[in-house]
Amino acid sequence: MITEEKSLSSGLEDYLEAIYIAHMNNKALKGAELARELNVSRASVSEALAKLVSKKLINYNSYEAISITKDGIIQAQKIYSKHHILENFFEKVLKIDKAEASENACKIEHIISQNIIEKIAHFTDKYTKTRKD
Amino acid sequence: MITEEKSLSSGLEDYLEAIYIAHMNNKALKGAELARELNVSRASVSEALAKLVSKKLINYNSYEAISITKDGIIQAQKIYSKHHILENFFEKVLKIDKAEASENACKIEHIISQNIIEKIAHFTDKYTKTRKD
DNA sequence: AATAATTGTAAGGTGTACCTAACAAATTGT
DNA sequence: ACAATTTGTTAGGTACACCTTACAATTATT
Repeated sequence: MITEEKSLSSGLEDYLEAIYIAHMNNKALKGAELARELNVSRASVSEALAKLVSKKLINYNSYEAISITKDGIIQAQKIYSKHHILENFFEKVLKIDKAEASENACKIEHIISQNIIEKIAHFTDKYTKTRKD
Repeated sequence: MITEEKSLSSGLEDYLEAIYIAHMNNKALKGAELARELNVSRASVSEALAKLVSKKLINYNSYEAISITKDGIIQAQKIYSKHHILENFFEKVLKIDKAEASENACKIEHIISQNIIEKIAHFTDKYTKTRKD
């Protein structure tokens, strides 16, 4: 096997995404804080982090800040970019308010195909360049 | 309580949608056939049908064709219309092939908000009327 | 009608993702 | 430094949505 394909559940993708965002913001993130952000128990975070560690997407030792690996960043970027593209399309093209756009993007980002996402990105791009409203 | 709010899981929505489609096509549908269509076991169908019956969305007696109730039709139409709107948008606006459009619509239909769906429907409508390609 | 094929259900099991409660370990405040 | 707070893990549970196996009931075939 050349590349280990590690497809994540929606749930694990959410954890990874939050870790990635903290990483991008240079914000030290501990499990308890992650639990608060995602509205789950510390126990659930504990389990989820163990899975992400076993998939080598994060590094983590109790009581330290969670860190994301290179592989983790690659995975997270895919998800996060989908999120952005969807949110953008909802806001800019469909004129949906930020809250609803984000909320829907959060769910759809986990299941939409790469191909469609690329088309949406392209479409939004063209659309916002054509129109000024 | 005036209206019983019955929000279904993605899975139950899939069962109901398949039953609705059979109903629309005047096709008698039995559990075993539904299992084949949805690629699940007869046992899983049996459980799912029991849940839909308890929610009064279908009527069902062993060895008979499954029938959908008025409430079931209302629920199913909402899902099915979301499916159509998404599929249409993917095909007509984004030029995605039917298979991928349908596949993605099948997943997204369960989680996207009514508001966004309406905007997409309106957008696709305007878009296909403006352009001839 | 008897046999074969189909359809359905029940029981028991898996995996996932949550939870609470209790406890342990580390960090922080005074 | 030591008490209080925060953080983390473990154990045991729930709920869901699947599954297989085995058996029961119905329907179709000959």
